[in-house]
Amino acid sequence: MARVRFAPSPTGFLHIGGARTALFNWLYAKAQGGQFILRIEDTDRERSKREYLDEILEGMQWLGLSWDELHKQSDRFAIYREHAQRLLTQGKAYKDGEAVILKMSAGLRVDQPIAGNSSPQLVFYDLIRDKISFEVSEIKDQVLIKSDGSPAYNFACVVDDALMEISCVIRGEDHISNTPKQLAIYEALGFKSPKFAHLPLILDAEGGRMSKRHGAVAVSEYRRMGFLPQALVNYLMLLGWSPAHNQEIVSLSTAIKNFSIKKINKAGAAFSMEKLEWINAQYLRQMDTPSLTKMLIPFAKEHGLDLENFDSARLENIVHLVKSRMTTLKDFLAWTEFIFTDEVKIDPQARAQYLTKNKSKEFQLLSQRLQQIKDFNLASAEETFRKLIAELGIQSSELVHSVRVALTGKSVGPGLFETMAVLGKEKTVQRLARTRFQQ
RNA sequence: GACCCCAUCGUCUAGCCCGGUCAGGACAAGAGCUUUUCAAGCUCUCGGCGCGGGUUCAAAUCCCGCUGGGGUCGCCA
Repeated sequence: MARVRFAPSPTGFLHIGGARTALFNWLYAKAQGGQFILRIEDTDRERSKREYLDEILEGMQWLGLSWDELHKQSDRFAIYREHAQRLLTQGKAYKDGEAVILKMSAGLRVDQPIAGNSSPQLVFYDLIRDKISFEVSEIKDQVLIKSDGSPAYNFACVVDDALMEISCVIRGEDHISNTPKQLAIYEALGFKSPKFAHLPLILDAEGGRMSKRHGAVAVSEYRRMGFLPQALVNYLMLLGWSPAHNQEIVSLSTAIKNFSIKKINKAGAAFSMEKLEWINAQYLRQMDTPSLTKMLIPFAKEHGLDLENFDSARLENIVHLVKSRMTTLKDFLAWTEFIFTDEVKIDPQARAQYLTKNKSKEFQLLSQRLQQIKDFNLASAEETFRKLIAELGIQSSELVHSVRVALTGKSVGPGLFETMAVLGKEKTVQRLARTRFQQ
């Protein structure tokens, strides 16, 4: 039975690197019909915070990475002490004040020296990197239990992985150097060690270390920015792994079918906001309008726009109109602001370009004609508009752009008549009549 | 500094294990089509095996070195 775990520490928010580690663990478990365990490594009482724990749990749920078991290391201190005591009794560990420290000589299993290398080596096999070796002299005695009675990271990790029967430890590359230390602990404890797989790290756009300075790192930030969880997950799985057949848009279920840990890359991958945005846009467009609308309502509310009582049929029309123009959910807010406001904010550049040449006469005429329409909709608005420009003997483009600016405040946007239909007769007529031209 | 890991278009990657097929796809960029604008969509273009040695009839692919990048060196996790 495949059992894997994701072991975040609630000393910070869930970041995208952690999310990807969780994702690969989850995929590995699902692909083998195994179990995915979430283990909270909260041994540091000082730095562990409840709010971070909640945020991690929420983030995992949002991403759709469900777990089969949830453990907290803070509930297991007695277990760690018991195993440390055993090593003490067996003479494999010694005390330094209150701390318990492992004698490395008691745990080290030294492999044959590699040809051409005189110093003894410790070798282990990584599922992604194959053979990894360390110089034994590099590995020092390790703290098992700290002076305050809490377990040290490597010790708690080994005890838990062994007791929880983790079959494969899939974690970030930054843990490679912990592996020989942990191997020594397994050996001393008499536990069988699991398989290991060390994932390449996610780098920032410049190829450097991921940090808050270089863009968003928290999963919750991506949610707030309007990314879909499926899109984030899809993007994350593409960082270091590639599904068959040159596919870029991959659902979790397809990923499970094609997942193979052997196919994970060894090299670090730079994070690309552009590609994430493209994937998000793809998901947005694939989504049917009613579902997207349903998703947009709570999102808008979080951003200060209450749409709960808005006519749902009309709202769906609006969503349909801007769907192909959205990269994130947040774009919906920007594109549709003119609909939900009484006073349009006119973009200064758009005004300068389209509302300087006086078209008061045309605007008044258009306003009056539109006012007279009984059944105001896309077709009737367009018909009225076209009839007017024919009468005036002008090109439609001479009026289209300035009317768009007057109605929406922007020089770009969906088709003008669709826009009118969605804005409604009253606001359309009013905004046209009130437009002032500045020379 | 020591130890460890890594290296294909600007970026993510396929190919590497089992050398031989114009090094394939995606994002970005550029051009065009479409068009009332902006998107979307479609078509095309640009662009890469880090360097140097081997091995071989033949190297992105195997070996060595160099360079470059990343990681770790806590009673943090």
